[in-house]
Amino acid sequence: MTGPEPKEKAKVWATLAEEARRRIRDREWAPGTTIPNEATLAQEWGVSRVTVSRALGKLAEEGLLDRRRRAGTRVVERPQRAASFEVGLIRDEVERTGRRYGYEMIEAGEHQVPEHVRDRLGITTQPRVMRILARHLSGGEPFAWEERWINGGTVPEALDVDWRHQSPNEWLLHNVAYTWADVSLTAALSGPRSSRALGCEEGSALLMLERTTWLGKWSVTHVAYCYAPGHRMWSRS
Amino acid sequence: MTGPEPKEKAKVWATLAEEARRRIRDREWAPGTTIPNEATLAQEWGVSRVTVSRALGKLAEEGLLDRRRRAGTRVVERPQRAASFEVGLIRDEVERTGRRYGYEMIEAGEHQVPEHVRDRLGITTQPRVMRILARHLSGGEPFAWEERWINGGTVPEALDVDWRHQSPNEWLLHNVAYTWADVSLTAALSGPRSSRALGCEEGSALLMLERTTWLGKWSVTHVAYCYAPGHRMWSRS
DNA sequence: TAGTGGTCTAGACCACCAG
DNA sequence: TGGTGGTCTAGACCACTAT
Repeated sequence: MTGPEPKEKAKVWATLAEEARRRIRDREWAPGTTIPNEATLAQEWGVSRVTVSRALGKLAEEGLLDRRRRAGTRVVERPQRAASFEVGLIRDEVERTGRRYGYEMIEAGEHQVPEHVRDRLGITTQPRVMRILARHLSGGEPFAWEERWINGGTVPEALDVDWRHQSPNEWLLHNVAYTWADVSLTAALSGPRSSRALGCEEGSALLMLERTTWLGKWSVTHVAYCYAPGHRMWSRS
Repeated sequence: MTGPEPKEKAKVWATLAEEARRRIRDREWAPGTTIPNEATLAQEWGVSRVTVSRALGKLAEEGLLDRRRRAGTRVVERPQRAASFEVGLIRDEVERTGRRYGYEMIEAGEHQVPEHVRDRLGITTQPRVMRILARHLSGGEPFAWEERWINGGTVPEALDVDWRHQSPNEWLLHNVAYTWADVSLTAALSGPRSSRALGCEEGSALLMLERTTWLGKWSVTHVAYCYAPGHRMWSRS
């Protein structure tokens, strides 16, 4: 042994998937042609058909193969992989970079609900609604600006929370579990308050993530996060 | 029958996954507790253990369960699902909305490479580099602005292509297959040319997608797409 | 109609790790 | 060290669709 083994798992199907990728890359399996069927490959590789199926299924998922019953498995002519971006919690995002996470409440209180938020929350009546403005820090530097609306009709307890030391997200996670959310991403110009909070010029371009959270058919909260100028999300894998 | 059956597939494991989700939602399996092991559930549900494993594996992937050998399977206390955004081809993105896709070249030619593009392409020598400016239309309306750089050192054929009727992406897909790319997303302000192409005011906030494509260790192209103001990406699922 | 992939089962062995 | 999940095999039946 020339060195310590770095955690070898060697799932069989993953190995076979890699071998198949190589054959495609090296044109042993040319674009547009049909490759041997599962039974043949299973015999050639000395594994069961299910294992071959998993390996090829992975490549189909990646867009390298096109599999159809009866027709067999073909190498696609022009593979085009979609890029995928994942967004979790701000706190995790910061801590993953190794920096210290910080939270600062700027303002909190009941507030009139503007039109666009009303639409997002699907509000028709006049419930009491909490608005929290805050910012998130990364290693002491401004990282993101948060404008949060919480529907008091769905979560009345939220109207009496002290938001100075606890971010809305963490409170909601602890108190309103098993929700679902729709999330969207867009670009916005910084306004007077967000630019002050982020320490940038007014009129800067900001990446803005919006999330509306639902508990059954009742809206819980709508939040807009504006990342500091220059923030970049990278595609995974 | 009261109506036509709408394509029922009913994979067993998917059905079981749904049942498990229900039990978690309804607190039959309470947060933080350990659920019955695979063998038990297999017997209860009258299926094989592998099928149970697939179903629970899916929920673990979704972040609802935490599975560990010997320790068993636990319901996580505070599930937090990451949002995921997928980006494919502009053309597909437009056509999926049912609108007609259009492409217009604005300018194409060899061009001096600015610093930030040079970095992205990992260029150290002085290869000939093609720049193409173009816009993409959706139902006749401006949809996205494209600034494309193609590394003539890697793809010399690209220096002699007529880009008026063929978008760089489609040409590259046909001529340089089996590449990989890194993709990022950020916000940018519209400049004089992009605002003219998109029909918006200068200084608008634009969602910008950048992609650098590699063939082995050689960079092929770098492209920045700026979507028209107000463009919004939605999380899938 | 026949050949292909898609899924399920029963059984087995192994890797992990709480006890 | 034993119980748990993770993976593989062999065999089976089914769904789809090219011919």
